[in-house]
Amino acid sequence: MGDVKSKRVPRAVREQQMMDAAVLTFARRGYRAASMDEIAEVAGVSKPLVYLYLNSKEELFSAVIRREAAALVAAVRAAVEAGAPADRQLWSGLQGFFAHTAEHPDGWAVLHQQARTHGEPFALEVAAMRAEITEFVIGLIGAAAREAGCDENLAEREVSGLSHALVGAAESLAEWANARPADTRPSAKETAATLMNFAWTGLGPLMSGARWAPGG
Amino acid sequence: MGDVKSKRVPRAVREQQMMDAAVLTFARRGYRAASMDEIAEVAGVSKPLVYLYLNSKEELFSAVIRREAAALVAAVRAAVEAGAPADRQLWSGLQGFFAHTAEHPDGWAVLHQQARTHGEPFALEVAAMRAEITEFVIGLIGAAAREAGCDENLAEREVSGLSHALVGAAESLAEWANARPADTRPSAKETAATLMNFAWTGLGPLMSGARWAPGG
Amino acid sequence: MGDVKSKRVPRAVREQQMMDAAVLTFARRGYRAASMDEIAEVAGVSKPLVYLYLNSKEELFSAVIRREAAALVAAVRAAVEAGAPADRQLWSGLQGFFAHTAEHPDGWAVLHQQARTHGEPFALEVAAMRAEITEFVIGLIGAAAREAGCDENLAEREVSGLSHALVGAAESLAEWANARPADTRPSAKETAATLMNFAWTGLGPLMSGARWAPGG
Amino acid sequence: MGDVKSKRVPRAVREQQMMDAAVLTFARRGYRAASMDEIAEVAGVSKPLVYLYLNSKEELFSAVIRREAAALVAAVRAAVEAGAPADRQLWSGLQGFFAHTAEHPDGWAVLHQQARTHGEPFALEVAAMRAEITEFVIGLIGAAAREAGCDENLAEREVSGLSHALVGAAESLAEWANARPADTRPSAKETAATLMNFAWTGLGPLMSGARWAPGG
DNA sequence: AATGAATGAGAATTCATTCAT
DNA sequence: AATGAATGAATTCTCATTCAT
Repeated sequence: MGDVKSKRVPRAVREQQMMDAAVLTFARRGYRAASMDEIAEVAGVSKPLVYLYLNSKEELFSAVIRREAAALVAAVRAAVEAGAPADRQLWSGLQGFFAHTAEHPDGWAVLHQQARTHGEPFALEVAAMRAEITEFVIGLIGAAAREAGCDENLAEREVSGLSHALVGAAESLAEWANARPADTRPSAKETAATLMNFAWTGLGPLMSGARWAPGG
Repeated sequence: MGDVKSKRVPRAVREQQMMDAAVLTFARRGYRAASMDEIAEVAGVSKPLVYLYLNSKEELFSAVIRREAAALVAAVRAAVEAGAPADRQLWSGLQGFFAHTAEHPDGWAVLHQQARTHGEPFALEVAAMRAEITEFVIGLIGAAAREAGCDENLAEREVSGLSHALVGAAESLAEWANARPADTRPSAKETAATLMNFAWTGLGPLMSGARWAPGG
Repeated sequence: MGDVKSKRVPRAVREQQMMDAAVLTFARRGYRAASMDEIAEVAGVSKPLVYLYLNSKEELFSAVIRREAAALVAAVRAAVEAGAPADRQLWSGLQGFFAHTAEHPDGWAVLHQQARTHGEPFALEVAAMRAEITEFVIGLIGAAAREAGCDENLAEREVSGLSHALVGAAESLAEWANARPADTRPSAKETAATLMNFAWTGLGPLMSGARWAPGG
Repeated sequence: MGDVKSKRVPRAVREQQMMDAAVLTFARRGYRAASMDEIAEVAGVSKPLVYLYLNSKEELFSAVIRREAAALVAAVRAAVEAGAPADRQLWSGLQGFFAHTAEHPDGWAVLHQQARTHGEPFALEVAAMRAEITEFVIGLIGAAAREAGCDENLAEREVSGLSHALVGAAESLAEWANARPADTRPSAKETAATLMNFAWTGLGPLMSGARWAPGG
């Protein structure tokens, strides 16, 4: 990777190479432990060039986060079957999510583990992405409730909480799935199904006004 | 906190003070960015004393993780109503979980955000704690299924996936709740209820053999 | 020495400057007491540059030992009159030895005093050099014995012991000579003669089978 | 060693225990690398007690050097057969020297390797001891020359050089002998004989005015 | 478009040494 | 006679960053 001596590469290409190297290195070592030296070496260029193009470690990290977040959002968007019923949309979107995170584990690790743990500037970029996805889920749940003609049964804050729980569960499942050995790793479809069963099955009763209660 | 000049303190006490300072600092800055200098200063002692008692940054971090993990597990255990029906046990345990993470946000941040992102030795300690809790949840779901007389409908791997999703959702909710401004922050009881509604409501149908399926 | 501000020097040159500074400093202070700070300052560069080129204090010390040992061995080799009779070869080699140690007292101090006292890795490098020289002396004594047609009178182990004694005497004399004030310091030729008188004169009788015996 | 809990030991005894520990530790680690912590632990006492009795690391090292040097000189003195002929005196003294250094390798290592390499204050103590022994040898050679009635053939400076060479050879042999595996290690008597053969055999001709000469 | 040479600032860790009892 | 508690001052090593070409 980057071992082939290819000098005089156009800037746009070099930048992507550097960001590839950065994703790999940040995922492997963590933000602080990743050194610009290693990133430059993995990218197959000299350190000053990294600075020339990406200015600083912080900006490089930001650029990486933005690129990876955009790619993830795009993958989810592309996967969603527009016009389908709400549950079907969620299901297809989840498949896209699990497929993308499985194919880009380093990018996912940077977003999920590194970006959120290293200070406001980065956490905010991820929060923005998360908000975008959460909004989408909230919209779907609302639509489903309207489809079922019972949206008055779900308070807005409740929906927000549920969506966060669902996104959290999805992230946790993605991590769990990626962490397994390849031979027992569930496919994106299977993981999505697990989550749909967990999440959607309960939504029907909820929308009908049913609530769990201590009832001891 | 620790501002009062108190010299010649017995070792056991000093060690706890140092670990308090470490939790605070690791949560604020992250593992790598937290300096032993700052930890010592926050603890109100000199750096050599920190090394004398806790040996190294790595061991200090490990000790902190172990202490916080043990405290969290103990809090959950203490909250669970032993002997109650499965749903009730889960509900009380979740309350304990959300209450503890709300009261010890720094400890929770160290466990949830720092420990898992900084290499095997630490991640394993957290994984052990997580496994303990997940086992507990798995047991509860199994018990519930047996109580309902329909445990044959839930495959073992499915239960494992569900439990992971549930634990992940809980962690995500804890983070979400802690991150809100104090005035709109839900109580532990409310957060637990949100999750119970989300998770438990769907379990009934699941145990009866119902599954969500694409064909909507 | 190195006081002239000369920036942007090629790596190979800088490395030699650093090693010069290291020889000086290790000789002055001893291995442990010499600080990388001081070495860098003496070399006229910043500390990071020393680490960039020489990696660590240990490697720097090793590099210094290897360089100085090689220089000493080369000086002795160059001084030996190849093809001459054994005593003549020893005499010329000793002159080379005393001349080199007198001209490079710091290098000699590092080899003789520091390298042997600071752990296996370094001691072994010096031991290798010593072995090389000792082998050479053993060869010469053997040759002399054969020239005199009486090599059966010198057991192999005895030769080994004698050679060690001779090398030790030479090392001790070098130190002794270097330690004197410049005006009373004997020349390399004189020191070599002293040792030849001491060592070689007795070898004749020894080779003829004569041995000193207690009985006076 | 020092493992037996024996509290309330009289000062004089404790001091010797500490110095024993110090000899061991200085020999093992070298002066700088030996820590007062380790010395105290080996001695089986607390650090403040070491300071109370021996004041500082430097003073402790000095005390150790003095004690070991005195012991060595005493051993040599005790071994010399007073009143015997010069060669016999040298022979018996050498036996004492090799026997003592073999029985006290740590003490010898501290004197020979550590004390001379760590700055003036310590080197001077050893130099004093060395001078004492060298003086003794010079006296013996002078006596032998007078016995043979030919002391005018040996210039004073030549004698000094010879004596240094001899002492150096002895030190080198002691180190060489101690470094061998126990089963091939020569006895003090054998080592002394090797050196006598090397050194004394040549002295006869020297005293008679014979000199080695290049004679190519 | 690209790099070899160089550094200021800080990080973890260790050590000789003292204080209060 | 003896020690648990504590620290000021180094020391080794790393890293993000820049300069000159």
